[in-house]
Amino acid sequence: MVEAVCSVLEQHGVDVLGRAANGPEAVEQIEELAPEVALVDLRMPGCSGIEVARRVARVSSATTVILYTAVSDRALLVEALDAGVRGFVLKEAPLADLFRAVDVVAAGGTYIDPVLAGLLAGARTDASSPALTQRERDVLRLLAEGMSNEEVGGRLYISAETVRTHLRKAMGKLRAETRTHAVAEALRRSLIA
Amino acid sequence: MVEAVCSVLEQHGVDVLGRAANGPEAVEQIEELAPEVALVDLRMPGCSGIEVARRVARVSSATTVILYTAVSDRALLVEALDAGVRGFVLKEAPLADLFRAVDVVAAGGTYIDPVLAGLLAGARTDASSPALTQRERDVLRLLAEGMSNEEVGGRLYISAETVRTHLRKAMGKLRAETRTHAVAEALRRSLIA
DNA sequence: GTGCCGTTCACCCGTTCGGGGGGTGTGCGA
DNA sequence: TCGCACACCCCCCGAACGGGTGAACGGCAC
Repeated sequence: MVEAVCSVLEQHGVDVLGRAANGPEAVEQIEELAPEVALVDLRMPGCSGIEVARRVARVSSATTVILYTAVSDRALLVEALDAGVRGFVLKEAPLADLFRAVDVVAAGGTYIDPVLAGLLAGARTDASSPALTQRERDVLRLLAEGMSNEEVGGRLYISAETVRTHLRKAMGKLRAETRTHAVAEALRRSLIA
Repeated sequence: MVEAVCSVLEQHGVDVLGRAANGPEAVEQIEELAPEVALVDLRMPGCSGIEVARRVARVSSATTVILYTAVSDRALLVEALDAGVRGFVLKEAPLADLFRAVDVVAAGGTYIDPVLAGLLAGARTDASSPALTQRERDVLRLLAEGMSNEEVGGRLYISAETVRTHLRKAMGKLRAETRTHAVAEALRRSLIA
């Protein structure tokens, strides 16, 4: 499997510097060879691809990690983005996508597989989270910045009383006891940033 | 400016179906022409590129939006991702990146400019997060669950006054104006879950 | 055109919070 | 042994919060 991918990549003009059978070995080789791009599997013996990415970020800033995996999970994707992964290719995707990803990442960009990209946006349609109105989100966002009702009202050109109304509605929807609870829930559910 | 980009794109084998001078006009044309990819400026008369993306997502699911902009702001990037934008290219980037983005997006992928990609990961990896004590984190975590000082104290077997002491220290470290701000910051920096 | 929803504003009341003091004791490293 | 950070406790006071209730307006759907 590994051999196959390497040979195909080399046929496409990519220099394959090294290959590893497990996580720690991968980190070791990446540190030693300092490649531009590292193709990493999500599931591998020793430690996960995300863990590899995290260590690579600390050790070799010249190297960018691409996850080449069969798994498509939004939480993992977000975690990997945080870990510094800049490419996501599904194993079921056409090989052309893999080459494209390597090109893009080598040039410093970020490539996300179409299917995973759909997940990123699709999460917004998550039915488990109640829909907040634009105004409610505005209020929560500004409260999260440390503003009082009065200050939020000033920013949104509405009265502090109206701010309280929006907040109370949001608290009801989020089943929150306090404003702090509401903001925390909104953040956890990515309803505000 | 618009003309220049169009002509360069056409020289590269991209069919340019239409062009628009402002937001509403862009939405109109996109709806009518149903292109695979729409190159949209973030700042334009009428409405922002993100607003265009949102409307396009509702109107023409066949079309994918690329933001071609001079602005690089993490919050905007996240908002745009939610709006369904699948490409981010900075105007200062080499033209090759624009072509790459168009290719990737046309194939269903997501392209994010190197600089912006750095923002995505960089925001979380900031070492500027102050270290909170165990107690301070306990207090913030329970406040995030909607508890009052009194309730937090009950849970932690300390008085409400002590809860306030820990909270005040945490607020100072996080430079937060309110308890809500402190909890929001702690969540964003992953100091609590 | 009747109803629902989002948005806007206002009043009340009791509770809680934020900011400022003060203090005790423990443990850890200089 | 002397700080220093941490955890813990207490006071005050003005401001803000939460909870309840009521009302008005525009837009959009049926």
